Amino acid sequence: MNSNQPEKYQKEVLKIDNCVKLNLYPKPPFHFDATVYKPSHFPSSDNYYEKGKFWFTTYFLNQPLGIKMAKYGSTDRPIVKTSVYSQQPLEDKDLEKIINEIKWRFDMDLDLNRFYDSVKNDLLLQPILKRWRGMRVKACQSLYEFLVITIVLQNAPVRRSVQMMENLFKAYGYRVQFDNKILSCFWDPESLAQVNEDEMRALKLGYRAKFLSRISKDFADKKVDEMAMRSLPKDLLRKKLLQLYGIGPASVWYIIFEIFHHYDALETISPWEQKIYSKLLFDKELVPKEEIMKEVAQRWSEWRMLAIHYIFEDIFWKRKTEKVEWLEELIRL
DNA sequence: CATCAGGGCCCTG
DNA sequence: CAGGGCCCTGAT
Repeated sequence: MNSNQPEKYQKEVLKIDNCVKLNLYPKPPFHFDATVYKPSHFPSSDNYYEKGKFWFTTYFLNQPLGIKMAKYGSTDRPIVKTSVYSQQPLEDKDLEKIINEIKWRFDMDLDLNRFYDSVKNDLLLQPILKRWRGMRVKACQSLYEFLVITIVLQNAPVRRSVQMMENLFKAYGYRVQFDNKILSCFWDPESLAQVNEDEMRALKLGYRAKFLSRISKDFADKKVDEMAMRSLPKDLLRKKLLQLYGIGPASVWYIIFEIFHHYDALETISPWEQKIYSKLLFDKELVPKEEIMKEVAQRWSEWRMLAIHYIFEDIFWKRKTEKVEWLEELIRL
């Protein structure tokens, strides 16, 4: 593999032409668009969405992969036409791992009816659930890739996070072409572990360079086992994630929810989120964090974060088609 | 021109 | 457990 390392981004575009096509059958109901695309997330060149279609890349099994997913069938009889692109032909066992990984990352096996049953009398949620019935949490990135994202999010306005992310892709990522799309793809942790911090700082990452460096080293040294972490109970998982240098209380809950699918993962509310929740849940300017926490725990218990996810994405979808004045003021671009 | 907060975290006392 | 320092940017 190493002798055959693909060329990096700045040198040339890497064509990954080997393609395997197959159908995936998520547990219904499955809302394709609202699952694959999250309007609240900042845009990033490793994925591309258009109605009914989604392209993304990920560094998985020691290689850059390109995945295309297309909606087929309906919410109640969902079929996802999936194409897996790689540089070399995939062995059966690797293909199987990739398929299982895609199912996991888009949470295709979750039985949403358990959630819907438990909130069927909730008046606030009902119209939202109706609009987005079948939506799941998704992460098209691996744990390592998502850690990078949470780090560039820290203490920065959205615009700057985007800039940092794209600078990283340019310097260290791949540029891959598949299905007539050219997208960025994350690097492997080993390669970033060897980059010195000052070089990274030149990409305007500031003090975050140190975080990325330390975390990449941990992954290069196989100190983090994402697969094993998937079966850990939430408190143990939290403890392990907090041991990562640069990952603190604000980042950890995003990771536990989006990467590890704990649907009750809500322990920290940042000031800008507090304002949004206050408006959406209470129709007030500012409600104390403890009060918000208490209310959602009471109301949605083990589904509280998934419920909030529905409410949150709903307003960001709305923002795409009409102006939501109060929201614009809260999300600093 | 300077100052400052921003979608946090680490480290120190 | 509180508070200073940290990278960079654009707003004031």
